[in-house]
Amino acid sequence: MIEREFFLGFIKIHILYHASKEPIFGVGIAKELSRHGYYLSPGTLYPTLHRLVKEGYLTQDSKLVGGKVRKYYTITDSGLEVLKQARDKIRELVDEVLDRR
Amino acid sequence: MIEREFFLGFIKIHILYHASKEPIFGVGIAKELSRHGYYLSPGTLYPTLHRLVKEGYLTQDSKLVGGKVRKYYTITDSGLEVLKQARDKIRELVDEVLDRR
DNA sequence: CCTGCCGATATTGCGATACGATATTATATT
DNA sequence: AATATAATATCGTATCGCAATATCGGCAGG
Repeated sequence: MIEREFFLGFIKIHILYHASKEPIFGVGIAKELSRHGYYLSPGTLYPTLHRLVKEGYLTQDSKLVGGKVRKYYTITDSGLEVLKQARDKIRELVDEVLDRR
Repeated sequence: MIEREFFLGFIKIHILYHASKEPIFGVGIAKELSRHGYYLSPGTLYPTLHRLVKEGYLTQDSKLVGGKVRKYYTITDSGLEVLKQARDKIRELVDEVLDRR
């Protein structure tokens, strides 16, 4: 896919956004993203989630669902802060790129 | 800087957008981007421009300006196509992340 | 003129990232 | 017990990001 270089940040913002609405988990968010036409292979998805945890934007906690461990991710204050910044940048991008000025 | 991971794609879209309005060159686009609070060091800017050329989104041609060679970049049809896709994705991002539904 | 500065582009080197492929773990189905 | 399915994890390689550094040609000021 050609798009990746331009839209990978979009995907990460989506992840933060969904995590701000409710706890998310790997496969769940992958399906959610695919509804928007974004596809992340496990080799990208999991390292990304882990990095977002390491950087303090998400927290992780394990839950047993149907006998299987599932890792849920929830947004942190720091993550909400980045999401707020993202909203501002998106508005700016809209004003600029969509010619609304 | 935290933002980079999320917003680098934004920067590239800005570059394509400006290149669609008029030919751009390295230092010029760097200044333009800084008006939006985006800063690209030469080590990022030039490889990025070259890659966009290699991938067929921009074309490069040299011009003499004040006795010095300056490399101007112009958008290609393929670049315009990505820009169109970007507009759609941005609208989608706005609808989703800015809670306008 | 020459020395240093400025505008502009290029390159190097290393650490971080992206991602397909593969593995792992556990339950459910046949 | 074999197969499928759900979910997460990891490995290896290629690519990217970026600060630092280099280059190159004008243009002062002295």
